[in-house]
Amino acid sequence: MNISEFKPLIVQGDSSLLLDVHNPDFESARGDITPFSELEKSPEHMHTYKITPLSLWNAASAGITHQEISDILDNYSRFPVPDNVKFTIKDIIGRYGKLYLDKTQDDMTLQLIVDSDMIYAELSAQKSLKNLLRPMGELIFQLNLLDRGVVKQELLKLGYPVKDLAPLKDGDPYNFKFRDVTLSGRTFGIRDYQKEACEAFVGNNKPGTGFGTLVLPCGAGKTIVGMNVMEKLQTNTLILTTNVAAVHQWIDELADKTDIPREEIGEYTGDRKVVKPITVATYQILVWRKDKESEFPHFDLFRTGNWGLIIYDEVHLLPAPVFKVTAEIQAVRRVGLTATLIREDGAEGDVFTLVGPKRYDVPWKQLENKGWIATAYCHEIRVDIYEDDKLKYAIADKRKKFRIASENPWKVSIIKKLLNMHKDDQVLVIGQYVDQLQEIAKIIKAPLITGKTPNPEREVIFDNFKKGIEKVIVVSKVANFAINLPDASVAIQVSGTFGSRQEEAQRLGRILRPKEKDSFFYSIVTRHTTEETFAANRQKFLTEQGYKYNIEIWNTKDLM
DNA sequence: TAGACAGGAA
DNA sequence: TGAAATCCTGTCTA
Repeated sequence: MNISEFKPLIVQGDSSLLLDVHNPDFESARGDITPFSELEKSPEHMHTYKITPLSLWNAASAGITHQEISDILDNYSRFPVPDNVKFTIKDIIGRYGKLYLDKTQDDMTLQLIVDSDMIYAELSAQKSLKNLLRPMGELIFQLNLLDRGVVKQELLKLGYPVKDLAPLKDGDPYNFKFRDVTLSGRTFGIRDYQKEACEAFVGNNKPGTGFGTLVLPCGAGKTIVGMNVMEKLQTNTLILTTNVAAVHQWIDELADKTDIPREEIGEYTGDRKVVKPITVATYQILVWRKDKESEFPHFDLFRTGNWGLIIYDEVHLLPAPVFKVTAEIQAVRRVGLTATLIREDGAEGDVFTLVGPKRYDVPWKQLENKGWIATAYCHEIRVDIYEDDKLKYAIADKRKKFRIASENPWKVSIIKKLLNMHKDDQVLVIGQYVDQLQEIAKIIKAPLITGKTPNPEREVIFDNFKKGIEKVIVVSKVANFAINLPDASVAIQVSGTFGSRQEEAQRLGRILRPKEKDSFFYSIVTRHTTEETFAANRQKFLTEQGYKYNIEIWNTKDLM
Protein backbone atom coordinates (compact mmCIF):
# COMPACT_ATOMS: atom_id res chain seq x y z
CA MET A 1 0.00 0.00 0.00
CA ASN A 2 1.26 3.44 -0.91
CA ILE A 3 1.94 5.63 2.08
CA SER A 4 0.31 8.61 0.36
CA GLU A 5 -3.04 6.92 0.80
CA PHE A 6 -2.84 7.94 4.38
CA LYS A 7 -2.44 11.60 3.68
CA PRO A 8 -5.19 13.81 5.07
CA LEU A 9 -6.16 16.06 2.17
CA ILE A 10 -8.14 15.56 -1.01
CA VAL A 11 -7.85 18.38 -3.51
CA GLN A 12 -10.73 18.47 -5.96
CA GLY A 13 -10.91 19.99 -9.40
CA ASP A 14 -13.36 22.67 -8.30
CA SER A 15 -10.80 24.08 -5.84
CA SER A 16 -12.48 22.58 -2.83
CA LEU A 17 -10.38 20.74 -0.27
CA LEU A 18 -11.53 17.79 1.79
CA LEU A 19 -9.66 17.31 5.02
CA ASP A 20 -9.82 14.04 6.94
CA VAL A 21 -10.43 14.86 10.59
CA HIS A 22 -9.14 11.51 11.84
CA ASN A 23 -5.80 11.69 10.11
CA PRO A 24 -2.74 12.16 12.36
CA ASP A 25 -1.63 15.09 10.21
CA PHE A 26 -5.03 16.78 10.45
CA GLU A 27 -3.96 19.57 12.76
CA SER A 28 -0.83 20.58 10.92
CA ALA A 29 -2.62 20.39 7.58
CA ARG A 30 -5.39 22.61 8.86
CA GLY A 31 -2.88 25.13 10.14
CA ASP A 32 -1.14 25.22 6.77
CA ILE A 33 -4.20 25.54 4.55
CA THR A 34 -6.25 28.09 6.50
CA PRO A 35 -4.09 31.05 5.45
CA PHE A 36 -5.30 30.65 1.85
CA SER A 37 -8.67 28.91 2.11
CA GLU A 38 -12.00 29.18 3.89
CA LEU A 39 -13.81 26.53 5.85
CA GLU A 40 -17.17 25.72 4.31
CA LYS A 41 -18.50 22.70 6.13
CA SER A 42 -17.34 20.86 9.19
CA PRO A 43 -19.28 17.67 9.81
CA GLU A 44 -17.64 14.97 11.92
CA HIS A 45 -15.39 13.11 9.46
CA MET A 46 -14.48 15.38 6.58
CA HIS A 47 -14.09 19.14 6.59
CA THR A 48 -14.55 21.05 3.36
CA TYR A 49 -12.42 24.09 2.59
CA LYS A 50 -12.75 26.30 -0.44
CA ILE A 51 -10.03 28.23 -2.20
CA THR A 52 -11.53 31.52 -3.33
CA PRO A 53 -9.99 34.47 -5.15
CA LEU A 54 -10.36 36.60 -2.03
CA SER A 55 -8.76 33.99 0.21
CA LEU A 56 -5.86 33.76 -2.24
CA TRP A 57 -5.39 37.51 -2.46
CA ASN A 58 -5.44 37.82 1.29
CA ALA A 59 -2.68 35.22 1.31
CA ALA A 60 -0.82 37.02 -1.46
CA SER A 61 -0.98 40.33 0.38
CA ALA A 62 0.58 38.56 3.36
CA GLY A 63 3.46 37.52 1.11
CA ILE A 64 2.56 33.88 0.40
CA THR A 65 3.50 32.72 -3.11
CA HIS A 66 1.60 30.37 -5.40
CA GLN A 67 4.55 27.99 -5.22
CA GLU A 68 4.27 27.78 -1.44
CA ILE A 69 0.56 27.03 -1.72
CA SER A 70 1.13 24.32 -4.33
CA ASP A 71 3.83 22.79 -2.15
CA ILE A 72 1.49 22.69 0.84
CA LEU A 73 -1.19 21.00 -1.23
CA ASP A 74 1.30 18.46 -2.67
CA ASN A 75 2.60 17.78 0.79
CA TYR A 76 -0.76 16.79 2.28
CA SER A 77 -2.65 15.57 -0.78
CA ARG A 78 -3.70 11.93 -0.94
CA PHE A 79 -3.99 12.04 -4.74
CA PRO A 80 -2.06 14.13 -7.25
CA VAL A 81 -3.27 17.72 -7.10
CA PRO A 82 -5.28 18.48 -10.26
CA ASP A 83 -3.29 20.62 -12.67
CA ASN A 84 -6.14 23.02 -13.22
CA VAL A 85 -6.23 23.81 -9.50
CA LYS A 86 -2.54 24.63 -9.45
CA PHE A 87 -2.98 26.66 -12.60
CA THR A 88 -5.90 28.60 -11.16
CA ILE A 89 -3.99 29.34 -7.97
CA LYS A 90 -1.04 30.60 -9.97
CA ASP A 91 -3.28 32.67 -12.18
CA ILE A 92 -5.27 34.24 -9.35
CA ILE A 93 -2.30 34.89 -7.08
CA GLY A 94 -0.53 36.31 -10.11
CA ARG A 95 -3.22 38.93 -10.49
CA TYR A 96 -2.29 40.44 -7.17
CA GLY A 97 0.14 43.20 -7.94
CA LYS A 98 -0.41 43.17 -11.71
CA LEU A 99 -2.37 46.34 -11.42
CA TYR A 100 -1.07 49.05 -9.25
CA LEU A 101 -1.93 52.57 -8.34
CA ASP A 102 0.74 55.21 -8.14
CA LYS A 103 1.08 58.96 -7.90
CA THR A 104 1.34 61.35 -10.85
CA GLN A 105 2.97 64.77 -11.23
CA ASP A 106 -0.04 66.63 -9.90
CA ASP A 107 -1.91 66.31 -6.64
CA MET A 108 -5.38 65.73 -8.03
CA THR A 109 -4.84 62.54 -10.02
CA LEU A 110 -3.39 59.06 -9.73
CA GLN A 111 -2.34 56.57 -12.34
CA LEU A 112 -3.30 52.97 -12.67
CA ILE A 113 -0.62 50.90 -14.33
CA VAL A 114 -1.47 47.52 -15.83
CA ASP A 115 1.01 44.97 -17.09
CA SER A 116 -0.47 43.70 -20.34
CA ASP A 117 -2.23 44.89 -23.49
CA MET A 118 -4.99 42.39 -22.80
CA ILE A 119 -5.91 43.84 -19.43
CA TYR A 120 -5.52 47.35 -20.81
CA ALA A 121 -7.96 46.55 -23.57
CA GLU A 122 -10.36 44.81 -21.23
CA LEU A 123 -10.46 47.68 -18.78
CA SER A 124 -10.75 50.26 -21.57
CA ALA A 125 -13.86 48.49 -22.77
CA GLN A 126 -15.49 48.23 -19.35
CA LYS A 127 -18.65 50.26 -19.04
CA SER A 128 -18.48 50.54 -15.27
CA LEU A 129 -15.05 52.15 -15.53
CA LYS A 130 -15.81 54.57 -18.39
CA ASN A 131 -16.26 57.58 -16.16
CA LEU A 132 -13.53 56.64 -13.75
CA LEU A 133 -10.50 55.69 -15.85
CA ARG A 134 -8.99 57.75 -18.63
CA PRO A 135 -6.78 55.69 -20.97
CA MET A 136 -3.46 57.48 -21.44
CA GLY A 137 -1.70 54.87 -23.59
CA GLU A 138 1.37 52.82 -22.65
CA LEU A 139 -0.70 50.68 -20.27
CA ILE A 140 -1.55 53.65 -18.09
CA PHE A 141 -4.91 54.99 -16.99
CA GLN A 142 -5.44 58.21 -15.16
CA LEU A 143 -8.01 58.70 -12.43
CA ASN A 144 -9.11 61.39 -10.05
CA LEU A 145 -7.71 61.19 -6.58
CA LEU A 146 -11.23 61.09 -5.16
CA ASP A 147 -12.10 57.97 -7.15
CA ARG A 148 -9.28 55.96 -5.66
CA GLY A 149 -11.52 53.76 -3.52
CA VAL A 150 -14.33 53.32 -6.03
CA VAL A 151 -11.87 52.28 -8.73
CA LYS A 152 -10.32 49.69 -6.44
CA GLN A 153 -13.76 48.35 -5.57
CA GLU A 154 -14.82 48.14 -9.22
CA LEU A 155 -11.62 46.40 -10.24
CA LEU A 156 -11.91 43.85 -7.47
CA LYS A 157 -15.40 43.04 -8.70
CA LEU A 158 -13.89 42.40 -12.13
CA GLY A 159 -11.37 40.05 -10.56
CA TYR A 160 -8.39 42.38 -10.43
CA PRO A 161 -7.18 43.32 -6.97
CA VAL A 162 -5.17 46.52 -7.06
CA LYS A 163 -1.93 47.00 -5.22
CA ASP A 164 -2.12 50.54 -3.94
CA LEU A 165 1.34 52.11 -3.97
CA ALA A 166 0.16 55.69 -4.11
CA PRO A 167 1.55 57.56 -1.14
CA LEU A 168 -0.54 58.13 1.96
CA LYS A 169 -0.72 61.56 3.44
CA ASP A 170 0.61 62.32 6.86
CA GLY A 171 -1.78 63.75 9.43
CA ASP A 172 -0.82 66.26 12.07
CA PRO A 173 1.83 64.82 14.33
CA TYR A 174 0.81 63.91 17.84
CA ASN A 175 3.45 62.66 20.22
CA PHE A 176 2.90 60.39 23.16
CA LYS A 177 4.51 57.45 24.94
CA PHE A 178 3.36 54.25 26.60
CA ARG A 179 3.64 54.18 30.36
CA ASP A 180 5.88 51.56 31.97
CA VAL A 181 3.47 51.44 34.87
CA THR A 182 -0.18 52.06 34.14
CA LEU A 183 -2.30 54.61 35.97
CA SER A 184 -3.95 51.71 37.74
CA GLY A 185 -0.53 50.65 39.01
CA ARG A 186 0.25 47.59 36.89
CA THR A 187 3.47 47.08 34.99
CA PHE A 188 2.67 47.25 31.34
CA GLY A 189 4.18 45.35 28.45
CA ILE A 190 3.08 44.49 24.96
CA ARG A 191 2.86 40.79 24.15
CA ASP A 192 4.89 39.30 21.32
CA TYR A 193 1.96 38.57 19.05
CA GLN A 194 0.58 42.06 19.62
CA LYS A 195 3.93 43.49 18.51
CA GLU A 196 3.97 41.19 15.49
CA ALA A 197 0.48 42.29 14.48
CA CYS A 198 1.48 45.91 14.77
CA GLU A 199 4.66 45.44 12.75
CA ALA A 200 2.78 43.52 10.06
CA PHE A 201 0.58 46.56 9.69
CA VAL A 202 3.08 49.38 9.87
CA GLY A 203 5.42 47.62 7.41
CA ASN A 204 8.26 50.12 7.79
CA ASN A 205 6.29 52.66 5.80
CA LYS A 206 7.02 50.98 2.48
CA PRO A 207 4.69 51.85 -0.41
CA GLY A 208 1.65 49.62 -0.29
CA THR A 209 1.57 49.40 3.49
CA GLY A 210 -0.05 51.53 6.16
CA PHE A 211 -3.55 50.15 5.63
CA GLY A 212 -4.93 46.74 6.41
CA THR A 213 -6.86 44.50 8.73
CA LEU A 214 -5.59 42.67 11.80
CA VAL A 215 -7.46 39.60 12.99
CA LEU A 216 -7.14 38.72 16.67
CA PRO A 217 -9.29 36.52 18.94
CA CYS A 218 -11.67 37.98 21.51
CA GLY A 219 -9.74 38.64 24.67
CA ALA A 220 -6.40 38.90 22.89
CA GLY A 221 -6.14 42.62 23.48
CA LYS A 222 -7.15 44.28 20.23
CA THR A 223 -7.18 47.65 21.92
CA ILE A 224 -3.52 47.23 22.86
CA VAL A 225 -2.65 46.41 19.25
CA GLY A 226 -4.52 49.52 18.12
CA MET A 227 -2.68 51.67 20.64
CA ASN A 228 0.60 50.13 19.57
CA VAL A 229 -0.08 51.19 15.99
CA MET A 230 -0.90 54.69 17.21
CA GLU A 231 2.32 54.81 19.15
CA LYS A 232 4.31 53.82 16.05
CA LEU A 233 2.70 56.49 13.89
CA GLN A 234 2.54 59.37 16.41
CA THR A 235 -0.24 61.22 14.67
CA ASN A 236 -3.81 62.50 15.11
CA THR A 237 -6.05 59.47 15.33
CA LEU A 238 -9.75 58.84 14.85
CA ILE A 239 -11.03 55.67 16.48
CA LEU A 240 -14.41 54.25 15.43
CA THR A 241 -16.27 51.72 17.55
CA THR A 242 -19.65 49.99 17.65
CA ASN A 243 -21.11 51.42 20.86
CA VAL A 244 -20.70 54.04 23.55
CA ALA A 245 -19.42 51.57 26.11
CA ALA A 246 -16.59 50.71 23.72
CA VAL A 247 -15.88 54.41 23.25
CA HIS A 248 -15.45 54.79 26.97
CA GLN A 249 -13.32 51.71 27.17
CA TRP A 250 -10.94 53.04 24.51
CA ILE A 251 -10.69 56.35 26.33
CA ASP A 252 -10.04 54.65 29.66
CA GLU A 253 -7.42 52.34 28.19
CA LEU A 254 -5.64 55.20 26.45
CA ALA A 255 -5.57 57.25 29.64
CA ASP A 256 -4.43 54.22 31.62
CA LYS A 257 -1.63 52.95 29.41
CA THR A 258 -0.32 56.02 27.60
CA ASP A 259 0.73 59.46 28.74
CA ILE A 260 -1.97 61.13 26.65
CA PRO A 261 -3.81 63.49 29.01
CA ARG A 262 -7.52 62.76 29.28
CA GLU A 263 -8.42 66.25 28.13
CA GLU A 264 -6.74 65.59 24.78
CA ILE A 265 -8.96 62.61 24.07
CA GLY A 266 -12.28 63.56 22.51
CA GLU A 267 -15.54 61.67 22.73
CA TYR A 268 -17.80 62.04 19.70
CA THR A 269 -21.14 60.37 20.47
CA GLY A 270 -24.78 61.27 20.95
CA ASP A 271 -23.96 62.65 24.39
CA ARG A 272 -20.85 64.63 23.68
CA LYS A 273 -19.31 65.92 20.50
CA VAL A 274 -15.76 66.85 21.29
CA VAL A 275 -13.04 66.63 18.64
CA LYS A 276 -9.48 66.37 19.96
CA PRO A 277 -6.17 65.12 18.48
CA ILE A 278 -7.28 61.68 19.59
CA THR A 279 -11.01 61.22 19.06
CA VAL A 280 -13.20 58.19 19.68
CA ALA A 281 -16.58 57.97 17.94
CA THR A 282 -19.36 55.45 17.31
CA TYR A 283 -20.26 54.22 13.84
CA GLN A 284 -23.87 55.11 14.51
CA ILE A 285 -23.31 58.79 14.95
CA LEU A 286 -21.48 58.86 11.65
CA VAL A 287 -24.26 57.18 9.72
CA TRP A 288 -27.05 59.11 11.41
CA ARG A 289 -29.21 61.34 9.22
CA LYS A 290 -32.62 62.96 9.44
CA ASP A 291 -34.17 60.86 6.69
CA LYS A 292 -33.15 58.72 3.78
CA GLU A 293 -32.77 61.61 1.36
CA SER A 294 -30.61 63.96 3.40
CA GLU A 295 -26.86 64.10 3.85
CA PHE A 296 -24.88 62.48 6.64
CA PRO A 297 -24.27 65.53 8.86
CA HIS A 298 -21.49 63.92 10.90
CA PHE A 299 -19.34 62.74 8.00
CA ASP A 300 -17.37 65.97 8.35
CA LEU A 301 -15.62 64.36 11.27
CA PHE A 302 -13.56 62.40 8.75
CA ARG A 303 -12.45 65.48 6.87
CA THR A 304 -11.74 67.83 9.73
CA GLY A 305 -9.05 67.01 12.23
CA ASN A 306 -6.36 66.11 9.68
CA TRP A 307 -6.23 62.51 10.83
CA GLY A 308 -3.09 60.56 10.19
CA LEU A 309 -4.71 57.29 11.25
CA ILE A 310 -8.21 55.87 11.46
CA ILE A 311 -8.85 52.78 13.56
CA TYR A 312 -11.90 50.71 12.64
CA ASP A 313 -12.72 48.65 15.72
CA GLU A 314 -14.77 45.50 15.03
CA VAL A 315 -14.38 46.11 11.32
CA HIS A 316 -16.66 43.17 10.52
CA LEU A 317 -19.56 45.34 11.72
CA LEU A 318 -18.65 48.45 9.74
CA PRO A 319 -21.87 49.91 8.29
CA ALA A 320 -22.24 50.31 4.53
CA PRO A 321 -22.28 54.14 4.45
CA VAL A 322 -18.96 54.24 6.27
CA PHE A 323 -17.49 52.23 3.40
CA LYS A 324 -18.45 55.12 1.17
CA VAL A 325 -16.52 57.70 3.16
CA THR A 326 -13.67 55.28 3.50
CA ALA A 327 -13.61 55.01 -0.28
CA GLU A 328 -13.20 58.79 -0.45
CA ILE A 329 -10.39 59.06 2.02
CA GLN A 330 -8.06 56.38 0.73
CA ALA A 331 -5.01 58.51 1.44
CA VAL A 332 -5.39 58.19 5.20
CA ARG A 333 -3.66 55.38 7.05
CA ARG A 334 -6.21 52.98 8.45
CA VAL A 335 -6.35 49.77 10.35
CA GLY A 336 -9.27 47.40 10.87
CA LEU A 337 -9.43 45.28 14.01
CA THR A 338 -11.62 42.20 14.29
CA ALA A 339 -11.91 38.69 15.70
CA THR A 340 -13.36 37.40 12.47
CA LEU A 341 -13.42 38.80 8.97
CA ILE A 342 -16.69 37.07 8.23
CA ARG A 343 -19.52 39.46 7.49
CA GLU A 344 -23.03 38.08 7.35
CA ASP A 345 -23.68 40.46 4.44
CA GLY A 346 -20.73 39.15 2.44
CA ALA A 347 -18.98 42.52 2.16
CA GLU A 348 -15.55 41.01 2.83
CA GLY A 349 -14.42 42.32 -0.54
CA ASP A 350 -15.12 45.88 0.52
CA VAL A 351 -13.11 45.43 3.68
CA PHE A 352 -10.27 44.04 1.57
CA THR A 353 -10.21 46.98 -0.86
CA LEU A 354 -11.29 49.93 1.24
CA VAL A 355 -9.88 49.27 4.67
CA GLY A 356 -7.15 46.93 3.50
CA PRO A 357 -6.15 43.29 3.16
CA LYS A 358 -5.59 41.00 6.09
CA ARG A 359 -2.07 41.58 7.41
CA TYR A 360 -2.11 39.40 10.48
CA ASP A 361 -4.06 36.51 11.88
CA VAL A 362 -3.41 34.18 14.83
CA PRO A 363 -5.41 30.99 15.27
CA TRP A 364 -7.17 30.98 18.65
CA LYS A 365 -5.67 27.59 19.47
CA GLN A 366 -2.18 29.01 19.14
CA LEU A 367 -2.89 31.62 21.80
CA GLU A 368 -4.45 28.91 23.92
CA ASN A 369 -1.29 26.81 23.65
CA LYS A 370 0.81 29.76 24.70
CA GLY A 371 -1.48 30.35 27.66
CA TRP A 372 -2.82 33.79 26.67
CA ILE A 373 -6.40 32.58 26.56
CA ALA A 374 -8.10 29.76 28.42
CA THR A 375 -8.34 26.21 27.15
CA ALA A 376 -11.92 25.68 26.08
CA TYR A 377 -13.98 22.53 25.71
CA CYS A 378 -17.02 22.79 23.48
CA HIS A 379 -20.01 20.50 23.76
CA GLU A 380 -23.13 20.37 21.72
CA ILE A 381 -25.92 18.68 23.62
CA ARG A 382 -28.79 17.38 21.55
CA VAL A 383 -32.13 16.57 23.06
CA ASP A 384 -35.48 15.42 21.66
CA ILE A 385 -38.29 17.80 20.96
CA TYR A 386 -40.85 18.18 23.75
CA GLU A 387 -43.74 15.76 23.29
CA ASP A 388 -46.41 18.50 23.39
CA ASP A 389 -44.59 20.51 20.73
CA LYS A 390 -44.33 17.76 18.16
CA LEU A 391 -47.57 18.48 16.38
CA LYS A 392 -47.13 22.24 16.60
CA TYR A 393 -43.68 21.83 15.09
CA ALA A 394 -44.93 19.67 12.25
CA ILE A 395 -47.45 22.21 11.01
CA ALA A 396 -45.47 25.40 11.71
CA ASP A 397 -43.73 27.45 9.03
CA LYS A 398 -39.96 27.77 8.89
CA ARG A 399 -39.49 30.63 11.31
CA LYS A 400 -41.97 29.24 13.84
CA LYS A 401 -40.19 25.89 13.66
CA PHE A 402 -36.92 27.48 14.65
CA ARG A 403 -38.53 29.23 17.59
CA ILE A 404 -40.28 26.11 18.86
CA ALA A 405 -37.04 24.16 18.66
CA SER A 406 -35.14 26.97 20.39
CA GLU A 407 -37.59 27.12 23.26
CA ASN A 408 -37.70 23.40 23.89
CA PRO A 409 -38.61 22.99 27.61
CA TRP A 410 -36.19 20.08 27.98
CA LYS A 411 -33.41 22.62 27.74
CA VAL A 412 -34.26 23.88 31.21
CA SER A 413 -33.72 20.43 32.68
CA ILE A 414 -30.40 20.20 30.91
CA ILE A 415 -29.32 23.56 32.29
CA LYS A 416 -30.12 22.31 35.80
CA LYS A 417 -27.94 19.24 35.26
CA LEU A 418 -25.09 21.29 33.87
CA LEU A 419 -25.27 23.74 36.76
CA ASN A 420 -24.98 20.79 39.07
CA MET A 421 -21.82 19.69 37.30
CA HIS A 422 -20.36 23.20 37.59
CA LYS A 423 -21.30 24.13 41.14
CA ASP A 424 -18.02 25.91 41.78
CA ASP A 425 -17.81 27.76 38.49
CA GLN A 426 -19.09 31.12 37.35
CA VAL A 427 -21.70 30.40 34.70
CA LEU A 428 -23.38 32.47 31.99
CA VAL A 429 -26.63 31.20 30.50
CA ILE A 430 -27.00 32.88 27.12
CA GLY A 431 -30.09 32.90 24.94
CA GLN A 432 -31.93 34.70 22.23
CA TYR A 433 -35.56 34.97 23.36
CA VAL A 434 -36.42 37.10 26.36
CA ASP A 435 -39.56 35.07 27.22
CA GLN A 436 -37.58 31.87 27.39
CA LEU A 437 -34.85 33.47 29.44
CA GLN A 438 -37.32 34.92 31.93
CA GLU A 439 -38.66 31.48 32.57
CA ILE A 440 -35.22 29.94 32.91
CA ALA A 441 -34.14 32.66 35.30
CA LYS A 442 -37.20 32.02 37.44
CA ILE A 443 -36.65 28.27 37.59
CA ILE A 444 -32.94 28.31 38.34
CA LYS A 445 -33.33 31.39 40.56
CA ALA A 446 -30.69 33.49 38.86
CA PRO A 447 -30.74 37.17 37.92
CA LEU A 448 -31.60 38.03 34.33
CA ILE A 449 -30.08 40.78 32.24
CA THR A 450 -31.71 41.93 29.02
CA GLY A 451 -31.49 45.10 26.99
CA LYS A 452 -34.19 46.62 29.18
CA THR A 453 -32.27 46.13 32.42
CA PRO A 454 -31.22 49.64 33.52
CA ASN A 455 -27.52 50.25 33.84
CA PRO A 456 -27.39 50.69 37.65
CA GLU A 457 -29.18 47.37 38.06
CA ARG A 458 -26.73 45.69 35.70
CA GLU A 459 -23.83 47.06 37.70
CA VAL A 460 -25.19 45.53 40.90
CA ILE A 461 -25.68 42.12 39.30
CA PHE A 462 -22.27 42.20 37.61
CA ASP A 463 -20.71 43.20 40.90
CA ASN A 464 -22.29 40.35 42.81
CA PHE A 465 -21.21 37.98 40.08
CA LYS A 466 -17.63 39.21 40.19
CA LYS A 467 -17.55 38.81 43.95
CA GLY A 468 -18.93 35.30 43.64
CA ILE A 469 -22.11 36.06 45.60
CA GLU A 470 -23.98 35.19 42.45
CA LYS A 471 -22.75 32.07 40.64
CA VAL A 472 -25.04 32.17 37.63
CA ILE A 473 -26.47 34.94 35.50
CA VAL A 474 -28.87 34.66 32.60
CA VAL A 475 -28.17 37.04 29.73
CA SER A 476 -29.95 37.84 26.49
CA LYS A 477 -28.32 39.20 23.35
CA VAL A 478 -26.75 41.89 25.50
CA ALA A 479 -23.99 39.31 25.87
CA ASN A 480 -22.99 40.10 22.30
CA PHE A 481 -22.57 43.81 22.95
CA ALA A 482 -21.96 44.48 26.63
CA ILE A 483 -18.23 44.72 27.02
CA ASN A 484 -18.44 45.12 30.78
CA LEU A 485 -19.94 41.64 31.17
CA PRO A 486 -17.81 39.91 33.80
CA ASP A 487 -15.63 36.90 33.06
CA ALA A 488 -16.99 33.42 33.53
CA SER A 489 -15.56 30.01 32.84
CA VAL A 490 -18.73 28.26 31.73
CA ALA A 491 -21.24 29.37 29.11
CA ILE A 492 -24.46 27.58 28.32
CA GLN A 493 -26.08 28.63 25.08
CA VAL A 494 -29.78 27.80 24.94
CA SER A 495 -30.57 29.53 21.67
CA GLY A 496 -28.80 31.63 19.10
CA THR A 497 -29.25 33.66 15.94
CA PHE A 498 -29.84 31.93 12.60
CA GLY A 499 -26.41 30.50 12.03
CA SER A 500 -24.43 33.59 12.94
CA ARG A 501 -20.79 32.57 13.11
CA GLN A 502 -19.55 35.78 14.63
CA GLU A 503 -22.08 35.49 17.43
CA GLU A 504 -20.75 32.07 18.33
CA ALA A 505 -17.23 33.45 18.29
CA GLN A 506 -18.24 36.33 20.57
CA ARG A 507 -19.92 34.03 23.02
CA LEU A 508 -17.02 31.64 23.26
CA GLY A 509 -14.79 34.68 23.67
CA ARG A 510 -16.75 35.45 26.84
CA ILE A 511 -15.24 32.53 28.69
CA LEU A 512 -11.66 32.64 27.43
CA ARG A 513 -10.34 35.20 29.85
CA PRO A 514 -9.81 33.35 33.12
CA LYS A 515 -6.72 31.59 31.84
CA GLU A 516 -5.84 29.77 35.02
CA LYS A 517 -8.95 27.66 34.59
CA ASP A 518 -10.31 25.53 31.77
CA SER A 519 -13.47 26.80 30.13
CA PHE A 520 -16.59 24.99 29.02
CA PHE A 521 -18.96 26.00 26.30
CA TYR A 522 -22.25 24.15 25.98
CA SER A 523 -24.68 24.64 23.16
CA ILE A 524 -28.08 23.01 23.63
CA VAL A 525 -29.88 22.06 20.45
CA THR A 526 -33.14 20.25 19.69
CA ARG A 527 -32.64 17.05 17.72
CA HIS A 528 -33.98 16.57 14.22
CA THR A 529 -35.06 20.18 13.84
CA THR A 530 -33.91 23.18 11.82
CA GLU A 531 -32.00 24.26 14.88
CA GLU A 532 -29.43 21.56 14.16
CA THR A 533 -28.60 23.01 10.77
CA PHE A 534 -28.20 26.52 12.07
CA ALA A 535 -26.12 25.33 14.98
CA ALA A 536 -23.80 23.54 12.56
CA ASN A 537 -23.32 26.74 10.60
CA ARG A 538 -22.63 28.73 13.75
CA GLN A 539 -19.92 26.32 14.75
CA LYS A 540 -18.04 26.57 11.47
CA PHE A 541 -15.96 29.48 12.55
CA LEU A 542 -14.82 27.79 15.72
CA THR A 543 -14.04 24.58 13.92
CA GLU A 544 -11.86 26.61 11.61
CA GLN A 545 -10.03 27.90 14.66
CA GLY A 546 -9.33 24.34 15.72
CA TYR A 547 -12.01 23.84 18.35
CA LYS A 548 -13.60 20.44 18.45
CA TYR A 549 -17.26 20.11 19.26
CA ASN A 550 -18.21 17.05 21.24
CA ILE A 551 -21.68 16.08 20.18
CA GLU A 552 -23.71 14.32 22.84
CA ILE A 553 -27.26 13.11 22.71
CA TRP A 554 -29.06 13.35 26.02
CA ASN A 555 -31.93 11.04 26.68
CA THR A 556 -35.08 12.75 27.91
CA LYS A 557 -35.72 9.84 30.31
CA ASP A 558 -32.68 10.94 32.31
CA LEU A 559 -34.07 14.43 32.57
CA MET A 560 -37.40 13.64 34.15
C1' DT B 1 -27.64 71.17 32.84
C1' DA B 2 -28.95 66.62 33.50
C1' DG B 3 -32.07 62.91 33.26
C1' DA B 4 -35.74 60.21 31.39
C1' DC B 5 -38.26 58.64 27.78
C1' DA B 6 -40.41 58.09 23.09
C1' DG B 7 -39.64 57.20 18.24
C1' DG B 8 -37.14 55.89 14.25
C1' DA B 9 -33.18 53.54 12.09
C1' DA B 10 -30.40 49.66 10.42
C1' DT C 1 -36.25 33.68 7.37
C1' DG C 2 -37.01 37.18 12.96
C1' DA C 3 -36.17 39.06 17.61
C1' DA C 4 -33.69 41.90 20.38
C1' DA C 5 -30.39 45.54 21.50
C1' DT C 6 -28.43 49.81 20.68
C1' DC C 7 -27.86 54.37 19.24
C1' DC C 8 -29.17 59.12 18.14
C1' DT C 9 -32.24 63.05 18.31
C1' DG C 10 -35.81 65.73 20.20
C1' DT C 11 -38.86 66.89 23.82
C1' DC C 12 -40.26 67.32 28.39
C1' DT C 13 -39.40 67.89 33.35
C1' DA C 14 -36.98 69.54 37.30
